[in-house]
Amino acid sequence: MAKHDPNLNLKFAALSDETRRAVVSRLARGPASVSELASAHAMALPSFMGHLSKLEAAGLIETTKKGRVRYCRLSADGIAPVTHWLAEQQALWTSRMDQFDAYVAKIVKERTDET
Amino acid sequence: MAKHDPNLNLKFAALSDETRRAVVSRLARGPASVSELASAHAMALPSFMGHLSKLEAAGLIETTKKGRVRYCRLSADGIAPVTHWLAEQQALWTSRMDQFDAYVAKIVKERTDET
DNA sequence: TAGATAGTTAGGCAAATGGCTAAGCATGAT
DNA sequence: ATCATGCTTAGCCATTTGCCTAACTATCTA
Repeated sequence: MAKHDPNLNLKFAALSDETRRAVVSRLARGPASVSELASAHAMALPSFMGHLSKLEAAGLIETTKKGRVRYCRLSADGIAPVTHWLAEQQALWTSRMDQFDAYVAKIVKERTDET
Repeated sequence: MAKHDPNLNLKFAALSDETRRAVVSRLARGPASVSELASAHAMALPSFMGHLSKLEAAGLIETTKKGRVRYCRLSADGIAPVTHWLAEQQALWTSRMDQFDAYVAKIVKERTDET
């Protein structure tokens, strides 16, 4: 993955709203139709549809139309780049703490050998 | 953690920009001064400072002033709520896949017993 | 065919965002 | 005291965001 993946912008931005995160959580439990998803949110349908559009543009969900009903489901691996990026930072951070721990252990040993 | 944590909005929003993610990655390797951080980004200093403000408001970094230099470092556990929320969704999704796997295994067994 | 349901499109509004320049303040160096 | 460095504040601009209502289209039901 490129160091600066513009899609990461979209994914984090898509998740920066509690309504959209609620949709992701709901879909983590299984697919649902737009009406079903919308019924849990007190907002106008076009506004809610706007949220779904952002999630889809970010690659986090997929939608399909069957007759007059649009079904939504999480995209397989849609969230993976987000999780990967966070794991990278965690690894960098942990590596630093490991170095710090090693440094402290070294200092302690030096003090112990002095006595 | 509340189901809808407004701070999660701020954290995801703070990470929805590649400049701010670059800052987080840099700080994962150790603290740095504002000038040091800014030197890696082609933008006016006040604009860059705006990014640091958003990261700080989101609780992802902490800054301290020593003389005329402002130092930045990652907040311990600042990113934890983001990681936790993602882990929750992963668990929900995985739980669904487990149910699906169990269902498939049951179907396969039924077909096998028929022969 | 008419009515109901599910979603889509268009336009609007206030607030937020991400950048800029200019000017200024605080601190350190000479 | 003056100059340099590091940051801070203020105001501006274009774009995006998150919501709204109104009107419309597509599909299903009776």
